[in-house]
Amino acid sequence: MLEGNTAPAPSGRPMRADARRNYERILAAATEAVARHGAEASLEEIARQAGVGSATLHRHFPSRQALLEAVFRGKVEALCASARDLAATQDPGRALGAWLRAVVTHAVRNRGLAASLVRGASGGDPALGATCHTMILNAGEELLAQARRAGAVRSDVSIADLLTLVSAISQATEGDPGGAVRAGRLLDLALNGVHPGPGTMI
Amino acid sequence: MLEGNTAPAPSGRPMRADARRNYERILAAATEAVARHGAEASLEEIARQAGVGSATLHRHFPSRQALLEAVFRGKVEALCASARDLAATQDPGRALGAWLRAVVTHAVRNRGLAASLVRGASGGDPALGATCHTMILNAGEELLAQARRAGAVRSDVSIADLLTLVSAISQATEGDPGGAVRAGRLLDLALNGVHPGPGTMI
DNA sequence: TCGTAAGCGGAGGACCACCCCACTTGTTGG
DNA sequence: CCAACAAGTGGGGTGGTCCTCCGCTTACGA
Repeated sequence: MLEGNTAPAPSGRPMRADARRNYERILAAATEAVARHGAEASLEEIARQAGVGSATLHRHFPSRQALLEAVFRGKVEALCASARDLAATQDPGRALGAWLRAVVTHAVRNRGLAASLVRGASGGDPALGATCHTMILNAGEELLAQARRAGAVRSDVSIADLLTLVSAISQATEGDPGGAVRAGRLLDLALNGVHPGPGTMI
Repeated sequence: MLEGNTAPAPSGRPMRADARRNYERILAAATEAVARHGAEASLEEIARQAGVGSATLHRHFPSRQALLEAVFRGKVEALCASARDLAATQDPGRALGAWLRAVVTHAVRNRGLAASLVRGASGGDPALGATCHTMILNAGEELLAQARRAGAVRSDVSIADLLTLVSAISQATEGDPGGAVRAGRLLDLALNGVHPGPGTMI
């Protein structure tokens, strides 16, 4: 934790001090609210908790998706780094499997992450919101290509499909107790199939 | 189609004529609204479309889940019948695969069905809302037991897991164009695994 | 025909996202 | 140092949601 999650000045000059402070307050409140209530947490409540007018929240984060992106940027970057790491140190098949499992684990631990990952795909304009989605897509693409070259995965499997599956599993198990083990079981099922036999990919 | 979808008198005496008429109007409006906007369609709008006060809608259908159950009861019954049919006529492995594919197909064609199926699981009180969920669970259970006896599926796979997976896939692909083929691909992936080799279960 | 209970729906409360606009405040050039 | 001003603020408004209360209407059986 403790990642200095601050990327508030995409425009020319640096932000005003108060604006930056508000940005960070909102981000902190959002992080907590999303952890507590999931991706559908009330924006109004987040603004209230941050001690800020709702207009300020909407100015800094034009859409719910933008806020979620900011909240989870650190996690997503960690996931991408982990992908690079696994690709370099593990054998291709295991690397992909381990990474997908890591994605599920993160998604189960951090409510709203899965939603944030998929929403980037279709919801909202592609220029702004899709960063998390594309980041993780690119990271996974490398891993998948490697596994495919090694003959560990079918050639008709795309990274988009795998991530959709992973997000779907995470969202389906979100909320119920014991969701973590359930999500793990479902991932195992999806990767190894329902047939009897040795599961070669964790 | 054209299933006479009317089960409005669970209590002792028959409903009053106007009540029954309103019940059916609401059901018709809900069917259309859910087809158009998915499981999150506005209840207020449904009541408006049915020419009925919102209180009337809430009296007939105490929860959104109850309304969805009523809307999809026919489809779910058809699915259950199809399970019985497949179990009797196909070899066990294929029967289960074909049925799961049928569930996905139905869920893709009828927006909100997948949500209705899973919501029954956790959301709401178990006495009233879980009918669709338990119906389809029971239907699938039979098919799975048969397939397991034939050695076509791993012994640690539960019907609940399979249906969660199927619903998750349906919901994940809901909304985007070409969702049907995408859903089919994802189901194939989940059933046969990511490894190369002959997929024995369609 | 008529009493009554079953059913009705509008109004209203509590919430929500989002936007407008009069006001405040940090910043910076003189 | 200070003043002009652009950048930033938040209260309040709009229009939407779900859901409930309660006084009125109406279908039905006696």
